[in-house]
Amino acid sequence: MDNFDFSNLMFDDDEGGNTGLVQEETSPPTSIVSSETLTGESRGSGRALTTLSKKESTGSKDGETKESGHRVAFRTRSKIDVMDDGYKWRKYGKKSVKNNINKRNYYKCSSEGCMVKKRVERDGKDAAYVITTYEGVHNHEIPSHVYYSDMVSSHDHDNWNQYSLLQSIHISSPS
DNA sequence: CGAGTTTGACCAGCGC
DNA sequence: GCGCTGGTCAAACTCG
Repeated sequence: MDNFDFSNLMFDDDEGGNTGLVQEETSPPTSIVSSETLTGESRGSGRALTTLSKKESTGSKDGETKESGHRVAFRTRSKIDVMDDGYKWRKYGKKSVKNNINKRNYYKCSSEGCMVKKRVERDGKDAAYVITTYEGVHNHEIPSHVYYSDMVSSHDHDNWNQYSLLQSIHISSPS
């Protein structure tokens, strides 16, 4: 189907490479606490992943973090906007953001009680790239796990890369 | 008919 | 204090 390329990561604090993208994606790194960094296995080329534990500012209590405290962002090269990661997402908003001619889409996990959110937007500088940001941790199994496994086996390995990455995100959750 | 999408409005945070 | 921007809500709409 489509080729995915996890070529760039978001939130790399002082990596000189792709900083421009990071800046426009979210608030400056200073407001974000980088909790852990994990890298993918040997699959995929140069794939790395950074997860973040961000202190939610909604509540005035500073030590308290909401259940959706983890945020993961990455950039993929894909022809499609929304990657099927096995979860069911329900779109709840669309906005045009600054420094990006493309719209940003907002999704929520449609599973009951799961507050995970996802933002999807095209890279304003290179529309071939899709920036996906996951916020929160799933508290349930992947609804379409069987289907997805079947899909992976019947398509090329790029999709498996995607699946593997999402698994990494899932594993990285503190539960 | 129910689930999901679209889209404008509303609200809160932040910088000036 | 005001305006800008990002994020969310909710009613209307579409599709299976």
